[in-house]
Amino acid sequence: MPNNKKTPATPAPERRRQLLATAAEVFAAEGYNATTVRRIADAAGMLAGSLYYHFDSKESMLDEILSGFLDELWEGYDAVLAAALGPRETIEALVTESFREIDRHRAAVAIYQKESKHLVAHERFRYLADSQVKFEKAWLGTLERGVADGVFRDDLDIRLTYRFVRDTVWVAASWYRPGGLHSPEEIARQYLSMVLEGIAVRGR
Amino acid sequence: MPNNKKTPATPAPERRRQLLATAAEVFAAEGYNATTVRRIADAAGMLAGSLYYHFDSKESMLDEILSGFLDELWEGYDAVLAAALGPRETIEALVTESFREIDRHRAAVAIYQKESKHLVAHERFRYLADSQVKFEKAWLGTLERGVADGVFRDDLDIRLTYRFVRDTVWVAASWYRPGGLHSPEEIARQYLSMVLEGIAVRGR
Amino acid sequence: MPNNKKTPATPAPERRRQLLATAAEVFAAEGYNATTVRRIADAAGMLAGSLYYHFDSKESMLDEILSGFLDELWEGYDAVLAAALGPRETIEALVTESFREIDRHRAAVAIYQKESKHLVAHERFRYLADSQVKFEKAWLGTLERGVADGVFRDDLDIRLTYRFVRDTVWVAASWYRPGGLHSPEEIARQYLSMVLEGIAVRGR
Amino acid sequence: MPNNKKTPATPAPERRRQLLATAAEVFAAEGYNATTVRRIADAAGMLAGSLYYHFDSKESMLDEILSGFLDELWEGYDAVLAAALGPRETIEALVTESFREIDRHRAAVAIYQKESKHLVAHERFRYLADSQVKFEKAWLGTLERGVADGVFRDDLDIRLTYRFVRDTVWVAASWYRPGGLHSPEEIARQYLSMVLEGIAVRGR
DNA sequence: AATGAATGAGCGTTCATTCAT
DNA sequence: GATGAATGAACGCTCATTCAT
Repeated sequence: MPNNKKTPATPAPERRRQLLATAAEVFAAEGYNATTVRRIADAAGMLAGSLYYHFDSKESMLDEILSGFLDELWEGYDAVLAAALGPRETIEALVTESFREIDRHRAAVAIYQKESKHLVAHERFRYLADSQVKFEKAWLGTLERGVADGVFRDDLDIRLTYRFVRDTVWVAASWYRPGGLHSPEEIARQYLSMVLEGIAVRGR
Repeated sequence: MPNNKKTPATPAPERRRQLLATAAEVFAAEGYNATTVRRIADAAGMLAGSLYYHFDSKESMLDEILSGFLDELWEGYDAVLAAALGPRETIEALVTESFREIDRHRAAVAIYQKESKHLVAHERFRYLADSQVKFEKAWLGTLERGVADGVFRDDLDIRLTYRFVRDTVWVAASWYRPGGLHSPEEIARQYLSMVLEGIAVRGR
Repeated sequence: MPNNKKTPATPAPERRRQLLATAAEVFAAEGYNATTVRRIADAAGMLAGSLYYHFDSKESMLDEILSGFLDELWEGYDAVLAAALGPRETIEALVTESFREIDRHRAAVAIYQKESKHLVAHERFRYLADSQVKFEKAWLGTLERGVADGVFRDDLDIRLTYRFVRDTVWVAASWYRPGGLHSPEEIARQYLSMVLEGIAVRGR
Repeated sequence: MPNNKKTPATPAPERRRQLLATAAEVFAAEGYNATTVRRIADAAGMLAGSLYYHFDSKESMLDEILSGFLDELWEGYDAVLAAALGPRETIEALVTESFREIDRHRAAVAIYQKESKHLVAHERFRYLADSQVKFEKAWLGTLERGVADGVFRDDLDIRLTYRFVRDTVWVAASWYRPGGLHSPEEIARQYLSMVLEGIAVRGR
C-alpha cells in the first residue's frame, strides 16, 4: 500500500504515531467529516494549528491511518497466502488474521468501513481500490477453490457467500472493544464455527 | 416512533415524500454530514432555501426518513412476532422481512447503518435507542428460545451469535441494489441457509 | 481576454459590478494579498461569507477585475491599431487611450501594475502574459516603424525606449486621481510632449 | 534615518548583512506580504524560528533593508546637492546616482517601490515619508530652478514633470538586472537623453 | 546559533438557515 | 411555493512568533 510519507521524513516518529492514534480514535468515534481538527487537537492536548507542524492536512492524517493499517493487514494476509494451505485452512487463517488486525487497529478498521466507499473517488486514496481488488481476489479465489475441492457448498451464489463472509468479519470492528471478554483468536474461532457450520443444530 | 410533524400541516404530502426520497438517496450516497442542503435541492430541482418551506431543517429530513423506515420495519416485525412461530421459523421470518425492508428502504437502511450510532446521543433521535432495545429483545430472545428448545447450538456465545446474525443481514444494505439478480426473498433464503447451516459441506 | 465568468451566469449584473468596483478599490489601496475578504465585505456593507454568493473566491474577483479591464483596454487599442496611422500618431493615440483607461479603471490598473508579475505564474491568469506579448508587439512595433521612418531617434536602444514609454505612462496610475486638475487627455498631451520633445529647452 | 538596532548588540554583523540580502531578494521577488518567514529561512538554510535570533521580527528585516538603502541613497544625493551644480547638471547627476543605487540595491528599490505607499502609515516607517518630502524638495526644487534659468521648458505642469522624471527613473528597478547589457551609467545616459531631449527626431 | 515544537490570531471559505419579495 | 440575497458560526489551514533545549 504505497503512499506519500509525511513532512518530517525521519524525526520524532513517536509523536506522530501518538497523534495519529488519537486522531484515529476520534475519526472512528465521530466520523471523519464530523471530526474537526480542533477536536483532534483537544484530544491531543494542543491547539489546532499545532497539528500542522506534524501533518500536512486533516486528510493526510486519514491517509496515514488507513495506509498504515492496510500495510500491516497485507503483511499478515500475504504471509497466510504464501503458506499455500487448503481452502478451509486458508479461510480460517484469514479470518483469524482479520480479527487480530481489528484488535490492533480497531479505529482504523472502523474508519475504513465507514469512509472507504467515498474515499476511493479521490486520487489520493486510489490505493484503497487496489487493496479491495486484491482482497476480493484472495478471498473469492479461496472460496472458489474450496467449492471446487468439495469443502465448501456449491449450492450458494459464490459472490453472495463472499460478501457474507467478508462483511460478517469486518463489521465486528463496529462493536469490538480490545481487552473485552474474548480474545481476537477466541472471537475468530466462534465466528469461524458459525460461518462454517451454521448456528442451527445439525443432523435434524 | 414519535416524531415532530412539519411546517405545513396538511398540504401536498406527495411532494414531501418525493423530496424525502431524494434526500434519502443523497444522504445514503454521500453521508449525512457530507451532504449539503444545496446538494439535495439541486437533486430536487430547486434552490436550497426553498427546502425550508417543506422542512424545518436538514436534521428534520433525516428524522423523518429514519422514523418512517422504522415505523414500517416494526409493522413487519410486530406481525412476525405476533404470529408466535417457533424460534427457527421466527428467525427465518425476521430475516426475510429484513431483506424486504432493505429492498423497500435501501437508502434509509444505509443511512441508519452509518449514522445511528452518533444519532442516539441527540435527544431528538432517542427513538433510535428505543428501537434498538426492542430489536435486541426480539432477536436475542428468539435465539435464546431456540437454544433452550435445542434448535440452535448451545456451544456459542449467545451475544456473539446475535451480533453475527444482526450484522450479517443489515450490512447487505451497503451493497444491495434493488432490481438486481436476486429478489429479497432469494437473498434471504441463501443468507438463512448460510447462517443456519454454514458454508462448509456437512457430514465429513 | 477570455475568462471564466461567474456563478450566476446572467442575473443581477449590477450588484456584481458594484461589488467588483468596491473590491478593486480595496485591492488597489491595500494590495491583493493584504486585503482580507472581510475588509471587502465591510466596504460593501455585508458579511464576508455573503460575498461568496456572488463570487467563487477572492481570486475570482481579482480575475474578473483584471480581465474586465484588459478587455476594455484592448477594445480601445485595437481600434487605434486598426486606424493604421503613422508611427508618431499611433503612439499619441495609444498614450491618450492609455490615460483614458487609467481614468476609467484606475483601481484595476494599479492592481495590474502591482500584481501582474506574480500572477502570470498561475494558470488562471495566463491571459495576462498573452496580453503582455500582444502589448509589446504593438508598442515596440510602432516604435521600430517610427525609427525606420525617421520620426523617432535611431541613437537609442529601442527596448530601453519601449520600457521608458511604457512605464512612464502606466506608472501614472499610482498617483492619478479621477476628477483632479487635469483631464486624462490633458495629462496625455503633456506626457506626450515630454516623451516626444523632452523636458529641456530646445535649440541651445 | 532612525532605526532600532537589533537583538544581539555586537555579534557577527556579516551574518546579518547576508541574511538581510537574502530576505531582500525574496521580498522583492514575491512581495513583502506574500513572503513567509519560513521562505526566507529556507533560502538562508535555516529554520524559521532561528531567524528570530538575529531579528526581532519580519517587519524589522524590512525596516533594516529599507533604511539601509535610504541611508546610502542620501549619502549619494547629499554629495550631489552639495556640489551646487547647475539645474541640468544636478538632474543628470541625480539620475546617474539613482541608477547606481538601483544597481547596488535592486531588491531594496523594488521593495520600496511596491511597499512604501502602505508603509508610511505605520509609525515605525515614518522615515519613509520624511525621505519622500526631502526627495521631492530636492528634485522639484532643481526642476523649478531649471525653469527659472531657462534650461527646462516652462510650458509644462511642473509637478507633472516631477512625477514623470521621478517615476521614469525608479520604475526601472522593476526590470533592471545587474550585470546586464548596459551599465547603470549607460542606462542613465540614455534615460537622460530621452527625458531631456525626447524620443522624437528634432528640427522638423 | 540553531532546532523542534508549540501558540494564537486571523484568513479564505462553507453551509445551514432566514426572510423579504 | 419558490427565489435571491444575506447571515453568522464554524471550519481547515497559515503564519509570525516564542521558547526550552
